[in-house]
Amino acid sequence: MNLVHQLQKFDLFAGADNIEHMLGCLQAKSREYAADEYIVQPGEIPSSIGVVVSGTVWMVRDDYRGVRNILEVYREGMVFGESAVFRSDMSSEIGYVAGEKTVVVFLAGWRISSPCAKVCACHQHLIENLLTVLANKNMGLTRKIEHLSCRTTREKLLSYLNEQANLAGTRIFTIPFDRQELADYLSVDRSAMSAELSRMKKDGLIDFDRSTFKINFGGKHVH
Amino acid sequence: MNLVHQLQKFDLFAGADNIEHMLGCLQAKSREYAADEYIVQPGEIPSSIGVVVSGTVWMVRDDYRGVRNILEVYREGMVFGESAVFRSDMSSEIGYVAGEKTVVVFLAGWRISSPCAKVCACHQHLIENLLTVLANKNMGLTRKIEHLSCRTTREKLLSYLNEQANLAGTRIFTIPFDRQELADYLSVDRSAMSAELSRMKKDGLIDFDRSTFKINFGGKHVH
DNA sequence: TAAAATATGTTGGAAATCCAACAAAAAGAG
DNA sequence: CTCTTTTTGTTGGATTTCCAACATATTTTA
Repeated sequence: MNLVHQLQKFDLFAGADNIEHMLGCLQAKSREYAADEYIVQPGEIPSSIGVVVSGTVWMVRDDYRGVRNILEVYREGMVFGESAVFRSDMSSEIGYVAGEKTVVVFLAGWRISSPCAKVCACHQHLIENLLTVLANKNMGLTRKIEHLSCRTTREKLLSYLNEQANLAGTRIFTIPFDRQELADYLSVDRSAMSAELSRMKKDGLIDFDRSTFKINFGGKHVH
Repeated sequence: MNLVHQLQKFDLFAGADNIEHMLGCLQAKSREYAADEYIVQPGEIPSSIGVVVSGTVWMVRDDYRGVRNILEVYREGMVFGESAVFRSDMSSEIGYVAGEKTVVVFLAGWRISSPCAKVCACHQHLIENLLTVLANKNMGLTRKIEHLSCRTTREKLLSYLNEQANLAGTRIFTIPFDRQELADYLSVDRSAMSAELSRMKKDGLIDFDRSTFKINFGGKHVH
């Protein structure tokens, strides 16, 4: 099974020696989604956590006016929906959408019900790994808050592009969004953002072609 | 020791039968901070995780202009700084500040170094609890992103106040911020926010006196 | 209590964003 | 290739935010 091969690469299964057995234990079910297809409908409370095997998953909240906000982006190896499993009071109409053709594995039996229950060792291992995954996710959310807390569109863009450059390790990189999606992610108007990008190019701050960018400003820290 | 008594109430130590022993194991060190005192300086990478015993801790990022952004708020029982322990590439100049007189316990030895090392059972327990704490924290960050992704100051305020009302369980509640701090939290200008609050009061949406608010709008979901 | 310091509210002009409508460029379909 | 659809860029006016300056109210200090 190719799935096992893919899962081995992920932090969540780091050090796991028998993934096939684990998948049985965890009642794993995988499914493929088309681009823009809902994985979890808004308001629906997932009963299992999802692992992105391939593709992209967006956590979205669609406004009452239909304005979409992309709250977070999950890529290969990332976990989503685990918060809702703990507590069911998700504040508002949050859903999960496939950003492109995407494969997801759902793990239902991962939570250890009683402290003294005898569970296979893999559970313990999984929980430790999940800790790492959650901490990383936390950092991603914090970074997004940093972007959104910038006051102007230009600052938001600089903050985001700097992050992407750091992730890529180069000053030339491709972002996983088209213009509309980037605007949804940064919570700004698309056309205004396009205009701002043009101005930034004119000012020599950045260069871009479609979704490929080149930044000409500072290294690690940009405010 | 009174500290043990306080820690027992926290999710992080749920089910722990010998907290004193754990504290030794974890090389726990507690310290008290005055209001506005730095707990972790901006850019400094904490080597241990912090647990808020009493008071309030803010994760802040101070702008190059001196504009403060309160990225997140941690209260009794919450954990902070754990992300940095996993990865050291904190993107920018983030610091932790005591919002009031605050007591923090630092846990250094909580991470299990090698998978097969024999560690006391409390470690396993702690890790499971930490998972719950992290998932909750995650949800808090997501909610803050929801507030920030609102386009207007009014919507930001409605989103925040609605959250606070839900947390309090009533439509009359006191928020843990003064005006400047609330503005820093929502990433808007203080005076403009004050003006907007006045308009909202005039429109009959809310009522307030200092930090005590009463909301007159919908229950669970507000956009 | 009086004075000082801090917090909150108000206002108007400058700057930035939003919004709608349209132009230009690129990608896809037949 | 041409036509259609989608994506990206541009522009101008309405709206909103920012910012600075000041008025009022509350709290703190002497």
